[in-house]
Amino acid sequence: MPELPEVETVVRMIRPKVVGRTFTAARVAWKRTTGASERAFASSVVGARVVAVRRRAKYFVLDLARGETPAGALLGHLRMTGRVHVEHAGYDPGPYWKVALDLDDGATFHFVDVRKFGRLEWKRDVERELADLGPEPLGDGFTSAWLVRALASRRGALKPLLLDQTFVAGLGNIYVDESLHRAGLHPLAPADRVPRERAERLHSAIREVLLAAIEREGSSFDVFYRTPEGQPGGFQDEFRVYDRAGEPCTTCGTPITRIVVGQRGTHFCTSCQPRPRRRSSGTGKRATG
DNA sequence: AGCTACTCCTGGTAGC
DNA sequence: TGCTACCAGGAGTAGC
Repeated sequence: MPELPEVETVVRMIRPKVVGRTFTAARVAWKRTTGASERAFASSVVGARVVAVRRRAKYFVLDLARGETPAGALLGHLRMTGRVHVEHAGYDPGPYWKVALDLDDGATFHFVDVRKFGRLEWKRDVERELADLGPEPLGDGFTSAWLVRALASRRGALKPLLLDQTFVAGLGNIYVDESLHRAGLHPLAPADRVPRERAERLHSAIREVLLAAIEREGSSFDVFYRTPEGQPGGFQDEFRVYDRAGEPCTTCGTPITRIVVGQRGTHFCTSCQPRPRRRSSGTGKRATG
């Protein structure tokens, strides 16, 4: 699933091909992708120039202008199976293309998506759309001290919390599982029961996993994620738990366990990530009923 | 408010 | 071989 490292890879690869270019035509094959008819979508973007390409969480943003006047932005999300590439005129994007945007240098920006969950929408005020997102895990706001405090204020299980984009923005199923393993934390551990030292380890683990995955241009373990250059990522070779149920833990050899947490396949090592004891009720006394 | 369950989609796969 | 049933899952939303 495209998460932060995959979207970062997409942004870096398409940036030099689209910044400075002006859209000359737009075609929409699936209306839900754009959230607007082809006519409405085209009227928002045709004639606009791309002034920047950037990432926020798992979103990619193409900031637009008409002349020197800001003209909103294209806000994209790959969800599960979305892909983006910029190709020469006449390139066949295959049967699953959803949006095509012609550029003034003859190339075409394609948004391709087998399962149709992805989005590429024009927004007049893109910052408002992104306002509810939590801190960027590779940004200055995501400090060890912040994570220690943030975890202490939440009683829910770690895994669903780390997947919550309003808590921290950009992590998905793969990188949460990998981060929790590197930090030695059970996915069902209550957030407020994580000791400070473990929370600090989790902070480092998240950053290390994301940086390593960006270095490898993301993870490709099925037919879906490919970089805009058409290549698979390489981080799947460094998975320690994700998609490795039954295989030995790289740390201790214990077979990796798979459970379902919040409707998500969840992979962990029962030895390296022991489940904490149940929360006691009241103020430390044993529950009496 | 915080958490869980459901929904959107369809290619791939398991089972018969 | 061909059919059916089920699985994967990010994020928005409904509901408790």
